Amino acid sequence: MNTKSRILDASLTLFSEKGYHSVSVAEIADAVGIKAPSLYKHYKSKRDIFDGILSEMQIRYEKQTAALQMNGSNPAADAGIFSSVSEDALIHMGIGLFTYFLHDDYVCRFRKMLTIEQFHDAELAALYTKQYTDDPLSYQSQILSMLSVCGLFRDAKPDIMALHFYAPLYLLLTLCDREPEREPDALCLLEQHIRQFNQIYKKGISQ
Amino acid sequence: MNTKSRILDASLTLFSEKGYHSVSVAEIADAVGIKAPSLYKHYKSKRDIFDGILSEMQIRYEKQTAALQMNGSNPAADAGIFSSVSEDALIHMGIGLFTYFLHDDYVCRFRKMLTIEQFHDAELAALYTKQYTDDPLSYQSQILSMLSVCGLFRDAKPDIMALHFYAPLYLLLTLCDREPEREPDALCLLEQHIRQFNQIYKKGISQ
DNA sequence: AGTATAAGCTAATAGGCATTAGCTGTCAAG
DNA sequence: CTTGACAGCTAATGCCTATTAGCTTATACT
Repeated sequence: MNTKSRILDASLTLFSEKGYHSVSVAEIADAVGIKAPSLYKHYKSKRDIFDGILSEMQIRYEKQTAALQMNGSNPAADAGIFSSVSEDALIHMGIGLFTYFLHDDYVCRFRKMLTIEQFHDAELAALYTKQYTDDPLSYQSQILSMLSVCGLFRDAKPDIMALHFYAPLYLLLTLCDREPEREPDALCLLEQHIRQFNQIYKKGISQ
Repeated sequence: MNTKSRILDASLTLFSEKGYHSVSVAEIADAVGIKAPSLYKHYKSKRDIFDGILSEMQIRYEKQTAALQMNGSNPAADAGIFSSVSEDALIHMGIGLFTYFLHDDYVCRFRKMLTIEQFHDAELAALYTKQYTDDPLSYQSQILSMLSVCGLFRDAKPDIMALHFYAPLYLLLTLCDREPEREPDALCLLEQHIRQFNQIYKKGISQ
């Protein structure tokens, strides 16, 4: 990996642990293994590094959501998967989303950084909301609405169902960001949550 | 209000907007209407101000939870309230908790500050988890378990029910911290969420 | 009345910060 | 072989920062 992206990588790590203002350029340079002034051969300012992270991560996000069609258009394919497999597939999807969010090196550090910086300006706030609230909710909402149209799931308001499905996942995610040692607990709770969610909303199963 | 607590108040506001490191003592002094060196007549360092906020807010929190018995022992009284009134009472409790968390001047600023500072050290992380995850969940869990023992609610795992009840509230809370203009949306979603929650878990009602 | 304490001020200090200037070596293209 | 771009370095600059020293004023106690 070249120096320019090593700088980005090191900065992301540091920013996600301490926040932009608490990290000095000397610290970043140290992590990369060069001296502070050398950073300016690659970025014109500290802020420029931050912006570099932002745009790099947005590109990654676009790619990822395009691949999962998570941004909007049609998650029909995903719904198709579930039309046969039911509960296990739902659990698989939840756990998969969770562990991806939690363990992907970039996604995880970037989320922490956004968490720390979200109140600094409206743009960062909007970005956080999009990536960790609105997009996941609308994605889940579309899938669940599809499943209820198919007659597999009860006919409830899809956005509320999505909230019921995603909010616990979100809460447990922020918990694990803060206290990674509680991940096993969180995974266990997540699985129970999805199981119960399925039991509640699935059609044709008595309870 | 005396100077010492005005300093605490101003600092809390600034820390909750920009984070500890991005705020200078001069800025704090300015907000209070004094000069920076005068701060040191009241606190021995900038860190001391931060610690002051921490202990002050922890005292407030203890008081509040003691009043609501939200910390542990017995939320029997609260459960008693619901034994007659059902859905509206549940909505009232949810909206009440939500608007308290969102609008109480101190609670709100302190939560934002903790959000920003949570990754700086384990103590702050633990405090956040306690106040915004573990305590609310165990409180809700106790109430809901009581309601299901009473036969009013379905006999499901109380901690999962609590997660289903509280997680959406938490997600919407963090959303409104970030984008206060979306509060009306959030309140509407919250009410629908609780209504559906009630419909799902309430016993003796067909669906 | 007199004195001590508290709470403000200005001026100063010392360290840290991001950034710039200007030098050196490396390596590929002409 | 030379030249020029690149990527590193050291040293320096100037600003910003937390904190201290030491002065002044007012209030409260004896």
